[in-house]
Amino acid sequence: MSADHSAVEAHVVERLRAQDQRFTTQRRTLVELLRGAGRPLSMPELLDSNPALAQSSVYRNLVVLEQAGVVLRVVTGDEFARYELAEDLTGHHHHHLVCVSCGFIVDVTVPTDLEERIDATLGGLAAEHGFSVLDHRLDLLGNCANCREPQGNG
Amino acid sequence: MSADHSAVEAHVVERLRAQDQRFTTQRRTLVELLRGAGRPLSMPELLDSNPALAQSSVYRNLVVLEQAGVVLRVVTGDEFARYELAEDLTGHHHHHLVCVSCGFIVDVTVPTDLEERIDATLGGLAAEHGFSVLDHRLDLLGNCANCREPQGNG
DNA sequence: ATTTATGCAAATCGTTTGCAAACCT
DNA sequence: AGGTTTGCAAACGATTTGCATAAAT
Repeated sequence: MSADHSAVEAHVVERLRAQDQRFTTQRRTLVELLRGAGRPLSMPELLDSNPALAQSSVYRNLVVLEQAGVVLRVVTGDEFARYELAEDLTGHHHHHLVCVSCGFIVDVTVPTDLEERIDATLGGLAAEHGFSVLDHRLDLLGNCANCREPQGNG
Repeated sequence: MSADHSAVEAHVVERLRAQDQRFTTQRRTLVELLRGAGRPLSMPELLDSNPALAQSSVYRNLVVLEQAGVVLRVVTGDEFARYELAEDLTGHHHHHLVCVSCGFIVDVTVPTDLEERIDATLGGLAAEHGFSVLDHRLDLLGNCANCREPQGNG
């Protein structure tokens, strides 16, 4: 199903090369962490996963990876941004269930025909407003199992 | 069509009251600016619209308005957040065309049956993952007419 | 009068950047 | 060697907060 280790890395190397960027040890580490997680990870999550990582270098490398089209930055309104592998690398177009309390994100997929309808509908609206389309984003906002307290917030 | 001045304000007063908050002059100004704009506005846009507004007070009042359910904060990944009136105040469920270059946002609506399918589909997925649903978010990412350069980036 | 909102300036905190040492080719 | 990446510490900038004044009830 999901693209395996070497298939992903081959594409990563290619995209970095296209930008005259190297596939360094730390960049490989980041790609592996993101591939293994299967959901968007925040900076603290990345740093905790590997204490050898220096924060500033991680930020810098995520910018490089994002510009190369390897990584997508996901902003939810939560305190920090989250990062995931680009969809066309994982071959896995998906959407997000976003927890508005803690920022936790789960990846989900929706039926192809729904995707197509969304694309068609938004594509038409975009044209009307002079927008050129790059992508769509469909998220569900709610509370994850952990944050689903009986009611009021503590 | 869109809720008029006094209809909106009546609800705003009500919601602020419910939180033991006053409908002060500045809060009224903010609500009017957002209602008039018909699209999410950023902090600089709000401050420019009315030079009498002090930045810190605007931030504070937007928090109050957000907690009262009057205003929704929209985060796009752009440098600053944007704010709009809550949908149930304007009676106007909508989605966004987001310009990834400059952060500009246009409100759009999609057909009801598509909304319903999205809700049903995401609702099912949410249940599988233990999420409780609050809302969905459907955005189109692209470039607005202004940012649509012939091609490559500078 | 008393409580709440406002505005200025300082603090906060995720993120970015300068620079010298470590790394790769 | 020559250029790039790394890590530390300092800088940055949107947002938040402390505190004294102004406004509202």
